[in-house]
Amino acid sequence: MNGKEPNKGSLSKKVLSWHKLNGRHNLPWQKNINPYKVWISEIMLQQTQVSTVLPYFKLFIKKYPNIKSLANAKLEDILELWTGLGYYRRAENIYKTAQILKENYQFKFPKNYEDIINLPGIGKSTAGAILSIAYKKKYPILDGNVKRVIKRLFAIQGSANNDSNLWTLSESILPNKNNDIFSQAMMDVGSLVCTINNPTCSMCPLIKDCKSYKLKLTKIIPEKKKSNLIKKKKIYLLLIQDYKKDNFILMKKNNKEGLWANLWNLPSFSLKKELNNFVLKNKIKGKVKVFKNFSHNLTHYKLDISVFHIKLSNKLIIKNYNWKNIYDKIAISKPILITFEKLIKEIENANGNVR
DNA sequence: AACGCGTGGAT
DNA sequence: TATCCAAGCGT
Repeated sequence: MNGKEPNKGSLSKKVLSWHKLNGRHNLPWQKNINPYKVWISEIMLQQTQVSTVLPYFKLFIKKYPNIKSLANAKLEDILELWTGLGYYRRAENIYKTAQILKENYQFKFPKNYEDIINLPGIGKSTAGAILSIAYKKKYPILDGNVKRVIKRLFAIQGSANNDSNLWTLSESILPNKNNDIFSQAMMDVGSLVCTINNPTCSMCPLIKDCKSYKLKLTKIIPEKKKSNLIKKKKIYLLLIQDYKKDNFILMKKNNKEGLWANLWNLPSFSLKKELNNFVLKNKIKGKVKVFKNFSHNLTHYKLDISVFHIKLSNKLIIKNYNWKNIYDKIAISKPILITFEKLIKEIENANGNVR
């Protein structure tokens, strides 16, 4: 006799047939699909919206079409490709994983849960996505989309609202086949229908199963997170231009930990006094210009950034600092990228005025 | 277990 | 403008 678990079976069936007509089928990581592409896309998509990832993913796959090409890359090359994408530790973890795939897996992506979740940067949800999407195996995911769908579907509130419980529920609704499509479909439901604000419940394949809809709770589920305090922070940057070549700038590589780890940075200070000391101590002399302040928002900080631009009048060498060409592609943070763009405009304007 | 880690889109 | 938060992970 069939139909022991009618709700569960019909639930996945509804999601799957909805996906056929309404899901996203043309994302670049869905074309000529393989574990490598699923892995890279899943890492890029961590806490990052699809539209943001698209250009980065295309460039990444063009430069590194397979594991072997990636395993031969330097960390700095991968970070350079990651410039502007954020959460740069992900690039470092991709590099580390590529080395592991080279050393231990003959450049083949592993196929079982234990091996996959032990790779750097791959947690439970990313492992579940790779196992289901790339290998069609029956593993749950719990990304932001699926989390929201499940919370609404089962009307999760209060003490029930914890990851352990949500993982159990995510696992409980898995079908026994088509797990690749099911993972995609659940994310599409969350992303396209079961949105945070104004979900289009009338278009939802799960409308008849949804407890929140039934109880008119879709506005208060999922529960809001308590907002965290955003502190203000001041940053002073020194943009030191070589005394001969306008496009050469003094830079230093960031530490291996902390904000913008391993990226190239300008001499950076939290106090104006520290900047002054640096200038005096290294006998930095030249024409000074102050750029207009700009702000840059991080999750916990609102940065107020001042840039002091100095065109050197003499040759300068400082230990641990390197001269970098602003026209070369190097791994830098967004604020440095913004600063360089401003400088490039200035240089081009100056050249224009000469003519 | 709370927090650090980036950036951009939506409202 | 301010706020929330997205295909989360590591510690």
